[in-house]
Amino acid sequence: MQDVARRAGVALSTVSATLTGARPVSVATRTRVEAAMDQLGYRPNALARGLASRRSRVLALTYPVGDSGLSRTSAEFVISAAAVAQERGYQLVLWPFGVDDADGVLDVARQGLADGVLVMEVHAGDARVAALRGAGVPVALIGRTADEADPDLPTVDVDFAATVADAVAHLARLGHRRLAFVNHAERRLAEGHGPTLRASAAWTAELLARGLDPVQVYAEESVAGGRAALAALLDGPDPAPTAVVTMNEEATFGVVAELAARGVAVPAALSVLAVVSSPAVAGQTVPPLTTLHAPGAQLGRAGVDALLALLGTGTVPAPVLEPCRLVDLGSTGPVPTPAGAGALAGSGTP
Amino acid sequence: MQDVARRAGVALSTVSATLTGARPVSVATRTRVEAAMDQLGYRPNALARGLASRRSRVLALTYPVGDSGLSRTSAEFVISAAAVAQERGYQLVLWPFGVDDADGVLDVARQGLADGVLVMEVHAGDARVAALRGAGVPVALIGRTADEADPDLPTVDVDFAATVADAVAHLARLGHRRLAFVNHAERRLAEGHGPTLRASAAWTAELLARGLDPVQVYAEESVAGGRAALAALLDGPDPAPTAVVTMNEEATFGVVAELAARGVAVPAALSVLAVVSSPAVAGQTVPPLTTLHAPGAQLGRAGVDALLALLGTGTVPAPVLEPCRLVDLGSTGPVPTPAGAGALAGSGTP
DNA sequence: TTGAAAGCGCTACCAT
DNA sequence: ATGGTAGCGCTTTCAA
Repeated sequence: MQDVARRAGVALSTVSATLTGARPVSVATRTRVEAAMDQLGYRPNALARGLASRRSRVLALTYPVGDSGLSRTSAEFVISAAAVAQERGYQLVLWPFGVDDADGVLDVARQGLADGVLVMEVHAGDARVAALRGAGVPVALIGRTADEADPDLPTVDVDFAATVADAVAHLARLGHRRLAFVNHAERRLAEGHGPTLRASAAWTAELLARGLDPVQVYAEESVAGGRAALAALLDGPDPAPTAVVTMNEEATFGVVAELAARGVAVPAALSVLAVVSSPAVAGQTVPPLTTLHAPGAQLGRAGVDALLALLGTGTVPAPVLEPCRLVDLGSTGPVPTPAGAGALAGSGTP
Repeated sequence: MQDVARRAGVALSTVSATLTGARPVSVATRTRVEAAMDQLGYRPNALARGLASRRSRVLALTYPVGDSGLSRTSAEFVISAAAVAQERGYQLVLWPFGVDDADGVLDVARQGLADGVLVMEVHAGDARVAALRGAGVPVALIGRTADEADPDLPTVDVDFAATVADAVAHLARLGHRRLAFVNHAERRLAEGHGPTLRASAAWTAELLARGLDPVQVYAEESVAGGRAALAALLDGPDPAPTAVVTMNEEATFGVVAELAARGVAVPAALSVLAVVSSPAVAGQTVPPLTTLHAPGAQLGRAGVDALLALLGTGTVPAPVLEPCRLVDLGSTGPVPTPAGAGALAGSGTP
């Protein structure tokens, strides 16, 4: 930078001012400085800039290190967050730590490399969040805790209520009135797993509001879990559903498998709708599944922007709730007409 | 750090020495310094340390920003690299740039935040690699180019030859002699796509060495592409294969779908083996697919270690080739006995 | 509008 | 083995 200053015939501080806009610089000097810069191929040093300004322009993303790796939606989130950070002139660093490894997160956070931290898969009473806040590290949350969102923390999450409402509306529009919901494992409820909790509540509320029976089963996160869940639905005492909504990606494959094994035609005999999922995943089954696409990318964007807003203004931006978007891959169709007695015309199966 | 020095009654430089081990420190003082440190809850500042030492302890990972996001294997790689970097006391930053955006990569690289760069999905004549090398930035490659690997660059990649050999050996052991390979799209060959090229060569060599016909088809990366490829195999002039090896994850779903549509039993009538894939993905089909699991995690580890070796010693470590590992999910079985005339006993289908 | 100088929090090298 | 000190490459006062 000294070189640039010399070449442009100005003081070091003027070059800095040209770069940061911290103070007015006449057009004439600015031009000369910029010319010198690209003649020299100058790039400011991120470390020095960060040290002097106390802003590294680095954001951190911490996520639980799982045996099973990241879900497709989480991966979309990470990639999107990195891309948006980039657009905003920031860089994103990855901090893999267990959800309960508050010490680990705190330790690296206090090294001061990152200006703020995005915390994924937040759970109720999250130790990482508490530790970071205690240390005065700016934080934004991805996925709210089961509790009401803390008003002092920026939060972005899937809008489960809207998603469930959209799913039900989509199926109701097709004439379905016997719907069933395949949720995550029941154990998740006790763990305070936000999606399980909020989707369950939204499902019940939405169905009751429509005067329908809010049938819901919990499924282990596995193919076997999905098969079992569907079997319970079809073999249970209640009348079998004409449409199934799944929010458990692993189990969804089991649902499809069980349907195939029983020879149940989709969507002719039964409609299947995968919510908070990814078409890239749900499109891999046979038949491909109509999906309410989890807004991983939008949340990545919103999360970064929320954190940057906090960093910039010092005020907590309002929570962001992103709905899923319908991607119709053909696994939902009109409710089957039981004995040709339906009032609706149209065959519905090509 | 000044505070720590005061509290321990030593000079600033001694605290630094205690931290870095750059010079001998007596046990007595070291103890006092460390006591002072955790009484004060002191953590060294990463930015200052990096600026002064010219080593940021930050590694960068650049990958192409695709419309379709990262594959499962790539995601495993990223997660693994982040974890290993962490273990080694480094942090990993994400640099999403198109494969041809050498300027973008170079620009951020020259900001000096990262000590070195891991480049994913390297292709022949990669502009990013050339730019980084030109700027003197340490680089490690994930996936070799179609050309011979540059001896001046650390490289880690899937061992396609070993993987193909393992796949063929596995099927041969089951008695199969009519094998077919579903590769990526033919267009990839012209693009210098390493996996397509090397797997193709390995397939041909391996089959010929066994005196078998190296049947190979190229498939578009889609379900439709996979269906078409399998149809070509089954309806073609040549005798139908008894086992299919797929190395195209998207197309693999199509292969399975086509098989299901035709009522071909797997593995009773046809064995399917997904190579360089992920059990997390291949396990989602019905039936689940036996997989040669792409070593994403091992490559992440190896890639980080290769880059750190280069950084540490200044010498280029030897290329690392990681084989895939067999995960038997049941989609491969003994070759079917055409007319009950086979010499082999055993039914093979439970 | 610009220049000069004082740090940011460390490491590295000089002494001692 | 330890203390002092000069930077690392910037941003930020404060003067001019």
